Amino acid sequence: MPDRARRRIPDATVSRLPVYLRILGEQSDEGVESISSERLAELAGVNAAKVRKDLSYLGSYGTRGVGYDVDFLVYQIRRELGLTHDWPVVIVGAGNLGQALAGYGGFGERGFPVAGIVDVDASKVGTVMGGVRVRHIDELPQIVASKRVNIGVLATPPSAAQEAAELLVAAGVTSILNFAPVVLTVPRAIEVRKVDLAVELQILSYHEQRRAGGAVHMVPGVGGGQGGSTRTAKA
Amino acid sequence: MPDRARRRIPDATVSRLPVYLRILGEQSDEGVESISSERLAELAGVNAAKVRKDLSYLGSYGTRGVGYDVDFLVYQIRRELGLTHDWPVVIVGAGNLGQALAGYGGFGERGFPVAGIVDVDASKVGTVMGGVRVRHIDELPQIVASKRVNIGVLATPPSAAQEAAELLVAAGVTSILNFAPVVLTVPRAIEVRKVDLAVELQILSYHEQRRAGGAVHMVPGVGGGQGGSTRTAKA
DNA sequence: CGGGCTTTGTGAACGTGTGCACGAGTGCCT
DNA sequence: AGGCACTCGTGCACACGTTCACAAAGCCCG
Repeated sequence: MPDRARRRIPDATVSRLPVYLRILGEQSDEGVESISSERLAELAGVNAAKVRKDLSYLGSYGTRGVGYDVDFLVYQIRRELGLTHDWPVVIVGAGNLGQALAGYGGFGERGFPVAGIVDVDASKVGTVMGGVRVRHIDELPQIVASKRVNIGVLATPPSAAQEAAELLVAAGVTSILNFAPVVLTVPRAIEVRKVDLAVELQILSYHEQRRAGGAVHMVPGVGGGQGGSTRTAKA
Repeated sequence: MPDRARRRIPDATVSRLPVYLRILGEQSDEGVESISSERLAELAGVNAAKVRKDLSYLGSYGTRGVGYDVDFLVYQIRRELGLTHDWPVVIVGAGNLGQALAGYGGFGERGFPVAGIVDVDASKVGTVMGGVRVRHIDELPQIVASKRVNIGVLATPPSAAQEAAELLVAAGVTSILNFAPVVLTVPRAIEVRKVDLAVELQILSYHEQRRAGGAVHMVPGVGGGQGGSTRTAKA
């Protein structure tokens, strides 16, 4: 086995690997054993050269003239993404969003079991969401320590987010997925990713506004290009 | 008034404008009338030069030696993003996520009122979520037409997402916010944005795995860099 | 009214990401 | 065994985004 992939993988590639991984898993389930960069690119909605370049960061695992072994590639990507074992997560905030996240079974299935949900609101403590009992935020350190949690999910109202982030960091969490529309200030070493629904909608709004010529919005029924080619939406 | 901003704004800038907008709104509420690029950059967690360049795409609305007028900047950004009027959205899928999105008041407040929620499941039709009654997906065209909806939110299971997207497009929707972990195929003219929680977690997993040296995960209590400087997390 | 201080707006350099084009390796068929 | 068709891996050029650095522009104060 050669010197494998200790070089840094570009961010853009890292963000696409999960997409390839999902598609490859589906293909594997359908009994596909080998796949070309062209086909994978089509399914992922990207350029074939990009697929090859992305995969080349993992090592030269393709076979020229043939393509890539699906299962082997699944293994390699999972390995590179650190998905060879589970990463338990703790959710902070048992409001609307926290509930939905806990109830969304997809987490556990994909290797991110919910190790706990915490909230400051005593009236929420003890209720069960998605099979997990809500505990008080004071128990955060114990949960993180006992369940070996590295990843925290912030689902609090904006006003509580910074404080909650600090509690997560103090408890030993090193990565945070932040749903609150707030810019967090955390130690350098902490990895933060942000998901902001309002931002996404406002970006769509920009394009709608632009489409409409910067004035009134479109007349329903005319919008949407029924005629014409289809494409695979870019991520 | 000069020839204002009919030039295209870079994607990277568009995705930051909503962040500036939120911060400026907060500053305005606090009575701040003027703000420098340096201060705004600090609050947004970005470089000051980037702020200035971003804002320069809107026009030269700053005053040298002084800064930017907060309220005026709010107005200009809202204008450029098309936020001078509401954009009603329709949610497809009344499951866990659909419910949470409907119940999350932030949508309406930020100019994206929920014009309707639809689902295929007859047993869900008629129930009320977040003040909006769930209707059958067959009614989608009427909802889109009567409420002048341009933006659709996909909150279905993955298996139903492509079909749902096609129904949205057929109904006249021209922008889609997709929460399903699926690559959508839609007409070129349709703007799609994707939010994939599993992808975000897997990206965090990559960094955790890398941090741990590619082997076992960290020992709790050691992780997290208590010592050292803090930073403002980058988006 | 002039000099100095502050902050913007932007040209230029740099770094990252994308896509083409093609050499190189592999399997298959005759 | 040899040739052919196919597909990977990657060098290179280009586009996009970020950051620096500085001239231009405005305010304030003496």
